Amino acid sequence: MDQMTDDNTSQDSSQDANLDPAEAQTIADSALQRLTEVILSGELKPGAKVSEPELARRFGISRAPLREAIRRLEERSVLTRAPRLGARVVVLSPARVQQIFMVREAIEGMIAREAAKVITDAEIAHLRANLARQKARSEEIGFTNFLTRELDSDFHTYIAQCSRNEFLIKFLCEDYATLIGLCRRHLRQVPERGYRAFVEHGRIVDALEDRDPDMAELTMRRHITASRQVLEASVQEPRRDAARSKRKRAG
Amino acid sequence: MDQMTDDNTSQDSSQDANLDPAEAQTIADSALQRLTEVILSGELKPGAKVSEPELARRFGISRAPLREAIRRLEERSVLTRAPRLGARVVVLSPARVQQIFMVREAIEGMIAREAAKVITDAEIAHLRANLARQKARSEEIGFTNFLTRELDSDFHTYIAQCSRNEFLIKFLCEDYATLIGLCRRHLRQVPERGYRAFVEHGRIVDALEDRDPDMAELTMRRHITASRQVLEASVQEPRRDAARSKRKRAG
DNA sequence: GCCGGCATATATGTCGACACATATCCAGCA
DNA sequence: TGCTGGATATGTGTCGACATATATGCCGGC
Repeated sequence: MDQMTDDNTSQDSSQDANLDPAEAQTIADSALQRLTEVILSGELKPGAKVSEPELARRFGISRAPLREAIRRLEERSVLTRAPRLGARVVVLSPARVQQIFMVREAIEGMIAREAAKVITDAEIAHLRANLARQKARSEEIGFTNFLTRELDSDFHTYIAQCSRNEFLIKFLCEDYATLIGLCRRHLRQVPERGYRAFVEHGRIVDALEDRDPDMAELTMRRHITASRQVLEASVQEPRRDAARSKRKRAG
Repeated sequence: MDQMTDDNTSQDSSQDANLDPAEAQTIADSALQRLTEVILSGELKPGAKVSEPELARRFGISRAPLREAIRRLEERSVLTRAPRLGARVVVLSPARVQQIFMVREAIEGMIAREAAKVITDAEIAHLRANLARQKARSEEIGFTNFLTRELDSDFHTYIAQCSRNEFLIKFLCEDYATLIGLCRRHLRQVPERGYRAFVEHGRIVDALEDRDPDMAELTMRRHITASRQVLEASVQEPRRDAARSKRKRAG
């Protein structure tokens, strides 16, 4: 598992020094992936300090590439930084999550609009197949939209690709992807919304198939608004007994 | 041991070594401002290579903070990077400019919607005053919306602040600000649109004053769409002598 | 005369080190 | 006992330097 290519001359780390050379070629890119995973896995909790020496040692790299990764995540609003105080994982209050969903509504609404103009029949078929998988898996697990999340993410990401707008794609699939992932991890409630989300997805695909930009944007925005409202309702209530379990977050 | 306290931070004063300590406290932040200015001023043209040693020498700083600035602008889609080939200023084809305007339409539409919900009377008054200045200056210079650009930028930025959504604000005023500025510099046509833009601004403020989110979003989106369409029309026509000096392989 | 390979030169990616700011801790004092 | 001040320690910001990959120019071969 630890196959070291000997072009790494002075690596003294006993940890995973090679990071993940899957697609990223530079250590800084790998550090970005690793740091993202650490944050999304909940290991670095919101508000936790992102220590450069500690993470550098852990990753077996120098601080230089790690700093680049930190700066990137800071630019993506995943980390917050104060000039001499270091970086911390952003704290997503319910109000901020609502704000993020508003941004999503705006961007993904436009994505659906643009996608409706240029989407191909093959892409429609792909989305239909995704819908079928959503339905099948949902019926398996009872629509608890727990395992359907990856399919949901694929669904939204794929529609973004269909928009042919590189800036919309980059925004949803790169810039905001980590932040959205943080929202999902933060809030793992969203009760029985699986079936309704599935129905809404179907309506979005219908609008795309009709090549109806207005309807595509409308259905997408309502879909995201509905998720946001369910989220809002489920967040404002269980805050009563949150004080006792704030310590053990059950990652 | 005592490394002689090389407080030579000001080093050779031949260049502007201190950068701009106005608001930024770190050299990296100053480098970001300086680099942004260099790009927006057109000194570094689209497609031009962003050389780290050259800029570091010019700014009188090390490569480390300059790299952070470069990574930030790369994250904002102002620079494009290839792993071992360095960074270059993004090339904004007309199609890409159109795409950027679509993102603007989505984001600023949502900004207007949210602002209409929470805007105060004082902020309305501020926008009215801005409109008055737009009108006064436009009448001075004949609505050639050349000097009104800063007022236009202030107008949109101020409405973003009114939305109270920090992510929408950050997106428009920080992340995409440089890219939008690049669009403006790229395309200095936009003929007699000053008056119409002024009228559209007035309708946006009207909707905000009515606290009508739907109308606010609609007027804002139409405003940006109109700008985009004028841009599209004025781009596809001129530019006859642009592609001339490329043939050299004619054997 | 043109194309390909090799040596050189430059630039990027990465590393280690240092200066200063901030946080922490302990001692002294009201 | 609680607060303030200084000494220590840690961490960030910045710098210079090295290794390697890419680009460039020269020479030889076809």
